[in-house]
Amino acid sequence: MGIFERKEGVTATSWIYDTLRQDLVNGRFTAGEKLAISALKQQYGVGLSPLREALNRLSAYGLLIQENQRGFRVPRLARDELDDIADMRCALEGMALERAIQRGDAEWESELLAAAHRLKRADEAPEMAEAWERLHTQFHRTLVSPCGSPWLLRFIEQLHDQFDRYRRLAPGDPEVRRVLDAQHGELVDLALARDVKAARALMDDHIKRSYEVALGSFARKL
Amino acid sequence: MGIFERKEGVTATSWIYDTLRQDLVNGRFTAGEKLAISALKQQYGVGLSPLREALNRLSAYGLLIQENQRGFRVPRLARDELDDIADMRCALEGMALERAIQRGDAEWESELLAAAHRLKRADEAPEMAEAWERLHTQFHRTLVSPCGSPWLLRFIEQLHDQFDRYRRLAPGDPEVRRVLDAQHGELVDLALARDVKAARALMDDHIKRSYEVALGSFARKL
DNA sequence: CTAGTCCAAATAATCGATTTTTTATAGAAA
DNA sequence: TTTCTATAAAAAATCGATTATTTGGACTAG
Repeated sequence: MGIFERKEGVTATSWIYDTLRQDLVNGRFTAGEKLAISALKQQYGVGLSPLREALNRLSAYGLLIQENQRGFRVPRLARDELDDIADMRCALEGMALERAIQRGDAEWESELLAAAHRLKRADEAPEMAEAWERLHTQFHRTLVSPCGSPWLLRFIEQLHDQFDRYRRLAPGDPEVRRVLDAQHGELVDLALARDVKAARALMDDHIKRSYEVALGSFARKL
Repeated sequence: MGIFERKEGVTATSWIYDTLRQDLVNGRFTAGEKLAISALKQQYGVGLSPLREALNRLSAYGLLIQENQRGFRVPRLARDELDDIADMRCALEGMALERAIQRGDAEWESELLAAAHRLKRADEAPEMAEAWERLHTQFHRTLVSPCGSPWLLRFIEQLHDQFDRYRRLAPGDPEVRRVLDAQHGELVDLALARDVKAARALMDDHIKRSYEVALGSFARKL
């Protein structure tokens, strides 16, 4: 008998955690909204205990705010916070990229090229926005992955999720988008050329342009 | 009638979360140990639901590891990870200190002096190790508090907890300890003098010396 | 012996119901 | 009108019990 692929241990808690995390990052909840737990229970078809465990994890992660005796809320969007997040992304991703370029091996180069290629394909297919988001996240993750610091990678991931709460709400300008897409390719070139200095500068610029886009998420409210 | 101080909303979950966080940082559990949930339930006298919610928060925070269907474990201590944590502390606390010095106002100066004074008092009273830890944490928190970035402060706090898992296990050398204590005062002097460069250098040295101490937590095992 | 299989005990995860606290509303007093 | 109090409805937190999964032998075949 062959070895059967064991159905990986997906508990109700881990499933609802992943699902809610996605939905929060994608802005399916209104910022500032208070979560109606029993409604969520119905909508997602999970029990109360797994749901509450997931909500507790999400608030420790920073995608929810918990107030004792009064449940869970979706954090508000604030310009100050977006500034902070973008600023931290520059600092931490810059640091990580620098280390990744110094330490990344040949296998990394291959993965990076692959990730960039997949992303580029998705750039040109505007109908699969969902998939693009996944590939975009994966590209940035790959870029910094060999930096050597698990904690740095953890923080960066957290910041990405926070940043995307803003960016994915914002209306996209095709012209800006074209520039951002092109920068992904340039980042690969500089990484492969091991040009730390230029790569950091470009990453900085990339984040700052994305930040300008993300700022648009406030447009409708002002 | 006067306004009565409302007993703050301490839920069973928030209480057991705080308590376990303390106990984990203080090394009351063996690294690598698997947590026996029903035993914890007895020991701490809390129900299963609040306990599990707290454990979920703690694993999202990084003080526990959760594996689906097989509960919660205390993370192992590894030299590589201590290196990473110390390294990140240098990078992030250095950055935060620099910003704090540039932005801290007169009120900050006062709080910093106060925090340093309280800590110094505790330095000389070796019987209150418990209190010293609290004041030490508070001192470092105060030092970087006006850096302007909530996310940076959040990451630093997380790293402190991780670092302390190692440091508080390590045997203390009175001579090294004397130097570290003195550095707290020097950090205040440099901060008040707004000497960014020197303060960063000293913070770096302070963390590196603490790292050397923390390394001692492996001594008994090698 | 060494794997491999089966089962029972232990443990993790989940459910349904109960208790506690907050929130909203209506009436009373200032 | 405004502020306070009482209370009912809603929601959050917690409990006790049930279900599902893993773990650790004991047994069996190779």
